Amino acid sequence: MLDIKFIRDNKNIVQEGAKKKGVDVDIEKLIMLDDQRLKELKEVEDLRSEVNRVSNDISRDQDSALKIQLIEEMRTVKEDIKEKEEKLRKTIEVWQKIMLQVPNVTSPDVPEGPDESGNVVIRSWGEKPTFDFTPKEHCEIGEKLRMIDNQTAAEVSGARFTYLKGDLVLLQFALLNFLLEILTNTETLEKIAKEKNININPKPFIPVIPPFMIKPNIYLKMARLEPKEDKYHLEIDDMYLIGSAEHTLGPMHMNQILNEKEMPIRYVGYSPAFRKEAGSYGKDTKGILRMHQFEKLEMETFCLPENSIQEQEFLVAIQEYFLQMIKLPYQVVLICTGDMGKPDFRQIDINTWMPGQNAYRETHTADLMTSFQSRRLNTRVKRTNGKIELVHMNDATICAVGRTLIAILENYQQADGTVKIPEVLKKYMNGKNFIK
RNA sequence: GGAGAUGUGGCAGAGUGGUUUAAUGCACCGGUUUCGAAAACCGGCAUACCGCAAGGUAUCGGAGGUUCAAAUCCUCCCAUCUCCGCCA
Repeated sequence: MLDIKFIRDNKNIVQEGAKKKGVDVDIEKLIMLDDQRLKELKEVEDLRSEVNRVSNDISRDQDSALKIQLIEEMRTVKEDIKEKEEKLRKTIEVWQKIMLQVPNVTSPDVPEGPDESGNVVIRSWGEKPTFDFTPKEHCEIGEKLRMIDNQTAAEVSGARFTYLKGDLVLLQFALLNFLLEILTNTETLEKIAKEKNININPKPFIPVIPPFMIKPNIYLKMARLEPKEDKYHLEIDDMYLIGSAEHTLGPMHMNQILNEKEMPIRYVGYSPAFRKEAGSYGKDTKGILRMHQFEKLEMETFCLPENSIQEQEFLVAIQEYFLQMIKLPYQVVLICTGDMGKPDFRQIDINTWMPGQNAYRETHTADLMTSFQSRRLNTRVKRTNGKIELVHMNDATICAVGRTLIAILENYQQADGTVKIPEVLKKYMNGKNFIK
């Protein structure tokens, strides 16, 4: 949610920004509604003020006849208040609905575009591997190795579920161990920042296993409840299954005032992500690219407003460091206005090369939300000068495990159907060289 | 799931219907003093919204209600603690 004052002061920027993101919202109408809200608020407050003042008089007054008269008068004023409050409540209801629709403004360097066709590749890394045979898709490799079983999962749970087995499971935990080591090591993080020339406090990440379910009102504050069609909802308990660890990591400091000295605060959360994938029927049906349930390691950070851009650069640098360490070719993509999320100020994705698909596919995303989420979550920081302001929040994938496994399977596949294990992961897999 | 207790500013902790505009202490900020610091003393110090300002409104876990007036009384909900039950 944006600040209504900011919207009032920058109505053209906000209106333009919404249009660029393809969000249909009438800012002029919102401001007119806000005028009405303020007018009605003033009326209610003036009446309340009168009641407060007279009530004070009543308590001091010794004359009981006058007392009775004043009490009688206040009774009618109270009815007036009730009526005006109801009017105000209705106005606020409409006002809030529109407020929730207003998207975050975007960083000046974000390209303008209608959809993913407007995204811009800002850099690439790594050589695509060459094969002296036709590279297979991950599902074929996985099925042959008896490590990916969608067939049985379909019977047990339906389409877009899988049984992951054997060395692929070990590989999953190898990735997690490898990454947790990086993210909790100050020296490694300092090195990553230095290499990319990012001036930032290399404070380590705190590992978290967050709740996998969330209440609707908290989901709303995270600006992630919509689209509801993509969420699993437990009706009886009115709870949602999270679509990302971000959803329950973000509210960890809800209604708190943090201290400037403890900033930045960085978490790395491990959780499954549950997605209905509504609207993607028939898309990516093979293998484990698009699942109803997949595990993910997610970075969520809280920082001072003036540091949030560098913080996002830092998170992307960590993502790149990871892909370089396991030697997977990738592209860094600046997401355009039409393809980015409503809460985003800037979104950077990383697409990793997948030879079996003959394409770069999305494996990472880094979202800078500025204060869009913290305003509703009420997560603030007390500056050393005593001032209190909203924190900025960043969220970024460090490893969507399923898709990373795909990339490893397809990039490291051998002619005989076995898969080489990336050098840095061997020590987490009993020193093995191959998956077979 | 059952029983009991508790929930007040950054923290601790008074406050059971009307001078409470939420006492007091700690922490924090500014000042006096000092070569400098500590101590002492003086002052400041919750948040949001409205207002050019003076000032006003709201907030004592949350949502409703009673009353001219609610931190205080009533209802429901939530969280924490203790005990019991169930359970990995």
